[in-house]
Formats: sequence, structure tokens, C-alpha cells
Amino acid sequence: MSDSITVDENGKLKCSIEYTLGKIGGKWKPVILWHLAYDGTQRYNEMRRLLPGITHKMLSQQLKELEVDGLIDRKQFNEVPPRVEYSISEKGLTLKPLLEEMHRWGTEQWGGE
Amino acid sequence: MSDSITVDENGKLKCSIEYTLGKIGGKWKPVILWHLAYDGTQRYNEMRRLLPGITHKMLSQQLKELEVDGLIDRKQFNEVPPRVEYSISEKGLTLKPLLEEMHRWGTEQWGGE
DNA sequence: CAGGATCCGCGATGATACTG
DNA sequence: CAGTATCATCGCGGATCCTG
Repeated sequence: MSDSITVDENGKLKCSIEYTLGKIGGKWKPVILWHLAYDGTQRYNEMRRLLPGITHKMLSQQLKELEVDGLIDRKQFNEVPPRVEYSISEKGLTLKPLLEEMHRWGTEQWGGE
Repeated sequence: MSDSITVDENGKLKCSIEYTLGKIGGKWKPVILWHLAYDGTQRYNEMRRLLPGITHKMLSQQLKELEVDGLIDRKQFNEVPPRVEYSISEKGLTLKPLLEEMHRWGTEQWGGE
């Protein structure tokens, strides 16, 4: 059973795995989604604490992309001081099995080498 | 339920999801593993055909890393011309649920936006 | 055929300063 | 507090040539 391959608007070949990688690939997104899915709603600075090593720029950039892709929700309160809460979206919840598999495999293999 | 966080030898924080990303993260590895897992054993040049757009360097590099990590097997035949066959390993097979989830999610979401 | 070695550009990422 | 803007850097990945 091979994957179905198609061609995108730029002539680049894509398969559904590449599509998934495009949405949640990279160093931070799976971890961000994991925290929001299993630790629940978080404020911006709380996210920073959950992701040691991430920079301001990366965090806001990744959050923005995830929001644009509809995988997380952003709720802004117009208070002083400002407050913004991030949470997993309905669509983001469909990633739970994938995130769980990533977590399970990592936990299982860790140290087994 | 939060992920357990530990510290690696360099002082960098890692969780099991980051561990997984370290092993199969990146642009090519999941797709390579997918083909070997579902299309079966492939020769080097067959892999190239299955991965349109990948360069020589990237393919051999990724294959080498996957082999070192024990996720794929490399079988070399000392013939002329040379022949090398790559296949998914026992350990690599444990990634099947993860690969299937990546494939399933990508297929499901594709076009749904 | 199956790769290794080398050079190099650019996008991803980081550091820092600034703002509503 | 929750970002944005700007500049610097670093290494991923591509192009090319070479080899057993």
C-alpha cells in the first residue's frame, strides 16, 4: 500500500504525510499542542515556562501559525495588564491520537538503546 | 497530565515528544519510513524515485541516520553493479501506528480547509 | 549503482530592543 | 503582560564533482 501522491500549485509533490508535517512539523509545534491538549488552557507566559529554551519570537510565531491553521484558539481579554489565553481547538483535538503516539513511542524507546 | 521533563547531557531540556522528533523529525524521515513500511524493501535508486525532490545527499544522509538509530536495515550485496537494499527494521515497525496516524490525519484534513 | 566529499546560499532560529 | 521589529547567525539542505 503506497501513499497517494499529488502535485501542489508550485509543482512540488506532496503526500498526506508531508501535509501533516507541514502543519505540525518542526521543533516546537507538537510540544505546544501537547501541553495545550493535556495541560489545558495556558496564558502566553505560562507557555514560555512550559517550553524551556523557546524564544519570544519562536513562541509567538508558532502560536500564530497554529492559530491561523485553526489548531488552537486564542482568546484575548482587554484588561490591564493584558491577558491572552491559548487553548486547543476542536480541530486541534483531532491530533490527540497522533500526539499520544509520539509521546508513547518516545517514552517506550527512551533508554532502550 | 503533563509530560515528564528531564535534562540531557548538554543541559538541554527534553521530553519524550522531543525525543521522538529527534529520531524521526525533519522533512524526509517519516516519508522514507512510510515507504519502507508499506511498500517493502527498496533499493537506493528506487527510494529516489519514491521521493521526488530529494537530493543525493539528503537521501543517503537520512538513510544513514535511520540505520544508525536502528529503524531501518541495510543489506549490501557485493555484486557488480553494486546493490543495496533498505527495509524497515523490527524497531522501525514500532513506528507503524505513528506513521499511520500521520497519514490518516493528513488525508482527513486535506482539503478540509 | 550507490554512495562520499566539498562548497555555499538562504531560510530557520536566536538575541536584543521596543511597544500597546 | 503579551507581544512586534530588527539584526545577527548558524546549520540544513541543495548543487556539483568524485569514487569503489
